[in-house]
Amino acid sequence: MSSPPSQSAATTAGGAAGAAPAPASPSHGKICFNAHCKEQIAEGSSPRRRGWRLRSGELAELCARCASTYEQGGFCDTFHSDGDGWRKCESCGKRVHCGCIVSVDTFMLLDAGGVECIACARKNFITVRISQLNASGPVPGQWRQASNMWKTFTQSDLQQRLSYEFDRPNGADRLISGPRLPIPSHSKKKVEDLPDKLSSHINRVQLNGHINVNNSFGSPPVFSDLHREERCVVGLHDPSHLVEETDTVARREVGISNTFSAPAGISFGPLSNSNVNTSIPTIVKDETSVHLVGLVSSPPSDSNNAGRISSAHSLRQTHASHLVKQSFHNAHSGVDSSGEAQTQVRNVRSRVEGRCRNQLLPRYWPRITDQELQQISGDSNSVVTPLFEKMLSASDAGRIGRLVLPKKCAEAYFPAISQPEGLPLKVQDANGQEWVFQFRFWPNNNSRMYVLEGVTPCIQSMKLQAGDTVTFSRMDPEGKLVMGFRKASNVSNEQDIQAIKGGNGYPTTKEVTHRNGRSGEGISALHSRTLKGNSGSKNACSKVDKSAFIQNERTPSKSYVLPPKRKGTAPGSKNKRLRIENEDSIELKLTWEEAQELLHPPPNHKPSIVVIEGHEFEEYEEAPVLGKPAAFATNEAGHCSSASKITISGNSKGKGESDGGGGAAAEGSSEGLDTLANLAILGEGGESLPSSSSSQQPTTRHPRHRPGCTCIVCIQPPSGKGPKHKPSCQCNVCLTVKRRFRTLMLRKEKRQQSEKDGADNKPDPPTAAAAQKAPEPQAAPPPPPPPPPPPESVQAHPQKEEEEEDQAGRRKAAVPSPIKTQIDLNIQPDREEEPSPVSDAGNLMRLLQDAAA
DNA sequence: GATCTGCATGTTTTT
DNA sequence: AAAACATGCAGATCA
Repeated sequence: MSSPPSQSAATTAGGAAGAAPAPASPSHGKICFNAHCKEQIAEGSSPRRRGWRLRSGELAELCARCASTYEQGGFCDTFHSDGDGWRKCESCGKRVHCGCIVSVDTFMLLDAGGVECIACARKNFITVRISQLNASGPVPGQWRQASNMWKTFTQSDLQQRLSYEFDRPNGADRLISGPRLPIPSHSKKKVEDLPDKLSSHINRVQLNGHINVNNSFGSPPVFSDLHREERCVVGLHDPSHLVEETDTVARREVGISNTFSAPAGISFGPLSNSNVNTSIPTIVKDETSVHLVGLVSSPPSDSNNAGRISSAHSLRQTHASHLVKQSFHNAHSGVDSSGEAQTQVRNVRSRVEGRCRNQLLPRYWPRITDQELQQISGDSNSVVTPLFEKMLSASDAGRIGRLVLPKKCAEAYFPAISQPEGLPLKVQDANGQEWVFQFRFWPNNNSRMYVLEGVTPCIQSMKLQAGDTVTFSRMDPEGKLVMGFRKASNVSNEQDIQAIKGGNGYPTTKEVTHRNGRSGEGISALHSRTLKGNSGSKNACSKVDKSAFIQNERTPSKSYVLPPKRKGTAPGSKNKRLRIENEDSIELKLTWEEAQELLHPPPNHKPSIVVIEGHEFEEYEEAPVLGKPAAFATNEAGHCSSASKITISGNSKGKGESDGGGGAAAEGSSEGLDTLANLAILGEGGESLPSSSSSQQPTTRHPRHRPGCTCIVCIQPPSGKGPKHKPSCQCNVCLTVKRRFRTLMLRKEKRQQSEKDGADNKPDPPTAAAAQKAPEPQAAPPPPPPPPPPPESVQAHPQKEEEEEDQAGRRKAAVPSPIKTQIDLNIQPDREEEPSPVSDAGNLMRLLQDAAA
């Protein structure tokens, strides 16, 4: 961060008049700051007469005469009467100057066009708003509205929203603005591209776009404070947002129809209601009520009222002015000094970006609700300012206990750290509990990666998981950092409610559900739409839908939803790794469906049928038995039976009694689920699972096989491992394989013979034949070498097993089932290494020959 | 062997 | 192309 230059920024009061200000430093005050005056101010003259706040944060120092004029509200009348920017108040007809920093808070842009003097504006709007608030208190809808509008506002207006952590001398109006908000990238345009005049006017509009709502602190701030503050930052805001492109986007989102049609620098189009109402959602509590705190423009002539209204933007401005002590002489001079303006803006930026206090990505914009704010602020008189939020990634929510902080957010809102070790950061959670995290960074690609370490306990206490959102707020005046959270499901509910209430442009849940046909997706689509609106991204829907669906799978709540994020930033969309996981989950979900057929009621229990979303599910009072129906059989050998089943219950002890699988069924639930997952994978891809040769644990490769099992599968080494069997090998495996091949070939011969007999002239359709034979290769002979084992336990009762296989094969042929074709408990783990059918036949023949020999 | 720590890497988003 | 960020990974440390 560069150190502030000694030369103060000086903001001109001659914006409309086009006169360059006196370059005198107000702090030294040798010359009246009024460009039209330039009267010498005697050193040490007391009391000092001050005017508006400059962007440097200092106050314009005026000579007595100008100061008096200024304080009486006649500054523009006196000095800018010939300048541009004069309009008439739509209500009282009073002449209002709209074109300079001095008059910046004396008027309000109207929704319908035109302007109102601040007195009328306050009368007509603010008081109504206040009365509404006071009458009803902050209801969620109101707050949300404010939030939404605020969002809109930021999208259209605020680039250089700077922090404003300045102290009011007496705390009279310790009102805070919202966070320093960035504009979405899509809305950005190089500041340098803008004419300075437009810039200043746009900024003017921005300033007036903020309307206060209320401030509960009785003691009004000294007018001059507010007044000067509101002048100090004009021109800091990146005006580019209001350039067509930006504005169009932002307005489109919220249905704003007004446009800035005014000639650059002079007059202004109406500001939308949304904009006008937009305020940073800040909550202020007093003894009796909670108030929204927004912004205000306080006219010089209305200091009392001004005192009752806070000015978020002024706060920001002040902060900015603290940060920026560059020279702003010409920023609003109206002089076409674009180059200088550029420099100024750049200076602002460079200084500000020293801590990256701007340009947060939209996905980090806090979307905190009033309830959350209330919860955070509790009963205190504190003012809670949402800073940013972040959706927890898998690694954030994981056990590693490191929460990756968005760089800009970290740099903007957390203490500056120069050492990677960082510093401990005390954070209070929504319950008032305090945590100490280590705020630090890692060097990363010539940059930094900020993390909050030690968050696991906090995350766990909040029961957060990936996809949930943590919010960071600041509680003033203590300056305490507050960490809130939002479960993903909550968001949807609230937003849906709001959407249903209407008026914010969001689709209702119903609509979305209808559109997507699935509630979970629908809600996510809601977000995706929001995101789309934000980013203009195209594919948000599908991606987010998917992840949301997955979340839905995970979460009991049907309304699981992802917080609004840009396209691809939701878990499962932004991150490919996560996405892959989620896609896996989807696959698992599918296999769960398929696995329905693998679930069987425990013996002596009848399942009850539950209908969920039109789908029938069997509900078991006891843990169901997992197994493939076709594979059920009695195990007479006492081991490794095809009838082995897996119970899902961890408590179940061989609930699948009849299988005789012994301890097989006594697997823990996790094992059962693992097995199910493995089955799913097998079923999906027909791939073999990674082999596990551990004899201590039941292998997942052969779920049906148990430790000690000596079946042909279990004694077979993992694919590619172990010695090859010679053709003359007389081991059990080889003998079994040969015997089975013999049987199979005989059966095949027999079948062919019968077919010949039955349909002599009919050529055998290859497909039909293949279909008929389809089951057999699966259960039958793998190709050598080494002869892959037949999956069944053929050692003890080979003949019987073969018959069972045969029957099973016929069943498969008769009842095509994805499960039966995809998930085969008898699947051969190394089947993927099977040679092609052609070579298969050759191998078969060779085997047969071997066997015959 | 589990966990912690610091960094590296790959992917996605932004400029 | 650069920046941001999620997460993998290897070495260190601990139980």
